[in-house]
Amino acid sequence: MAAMDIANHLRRHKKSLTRARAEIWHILTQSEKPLSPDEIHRRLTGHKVDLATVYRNLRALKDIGLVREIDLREAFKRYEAILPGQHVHHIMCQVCGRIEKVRHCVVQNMANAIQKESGFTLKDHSLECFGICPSCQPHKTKAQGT
Amino acid sequence: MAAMDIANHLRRHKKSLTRARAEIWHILTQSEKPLSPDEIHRRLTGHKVDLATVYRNLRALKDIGLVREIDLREAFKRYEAILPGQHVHHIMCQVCGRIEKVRHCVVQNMANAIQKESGFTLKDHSLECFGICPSCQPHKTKAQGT
DNA sequence: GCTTAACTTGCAAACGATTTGCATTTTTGT
DNA sequence: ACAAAAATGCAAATCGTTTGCAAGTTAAGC
Repeated sequence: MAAMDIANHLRRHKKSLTRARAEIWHILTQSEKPLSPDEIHRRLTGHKVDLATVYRNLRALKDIGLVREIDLREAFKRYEAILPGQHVHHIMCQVCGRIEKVRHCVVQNMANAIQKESGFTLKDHSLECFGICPSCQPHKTKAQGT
Repeated sequence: MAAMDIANHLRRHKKSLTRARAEIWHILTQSEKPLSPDEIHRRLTGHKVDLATVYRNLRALKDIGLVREIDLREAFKRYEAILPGQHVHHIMCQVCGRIEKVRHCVVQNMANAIQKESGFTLKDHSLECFGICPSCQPHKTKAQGT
């Protein structure tokens, strides 16, 4: 989604391009990982924006397909900008919490199999991975606690 | 996990096999779809069990690997018994909410690719699908609202 | 079976993320 | 610039989930 298009996209859905909206969108497009509403709120630098407004805008952006909501088994949801031609999943380190993108998506390959098995028409899916990042790999020379 | 084993499994983790625990486990193993804490609570028929106890037990069972927590983009989490040799995902109908199992898991096939791409050691993943079930398929002969 | 320590429960209160009501301000289309 | 529509700040409300604590239940050894 080119920056210019967001205004049109919003207009098509009878939504205004407000200062808060633009700033939130900018923050999301700049971030390399999905952010929580609170993180986004803390990154807002311009005029004061209420946290409730952040929530309202995230929902609005999600509803019109500009933003994706992600559940990484935390107490809150994370949000990320949906960029054109980009199908991304995530992997989070169970030790340090680091979050990385996974561009490899097998779900598309198995879509037919899933549709055949379930009889459903597949519209969307969530795929989040959890593991241990390179920096947190246990050393083989030293015992690790559980 | 055979019904008999649950007691041992609990004991190994210094947990008691209480009446509430047994009943919750039974409800979960009988259900063909993951249940919310509230649904489980409402299905408890024996002596009175507090909702807080249901939550505490679901967490305990999850912590020792007997139960899996599932996020289907609802306001709450769902829980299901982890049965031996069963790797299951789910697909939920975006129209009627019906939930079915998907035994086809491609993630295992792509595990190597994901590990290679991210450098992470893959430990776990969430894969939930959303679509439209057979009964809710739009009819081609009649227009459908959005 | 009895006893005690450990674990669990009910109850009510607390929490934390998210939502909402409403009066006011900003944005939009003309 | 204007009126109508949409968005915002603020505070209060929601709602799923968690927690403190006193009382009840279960486990393990005798």
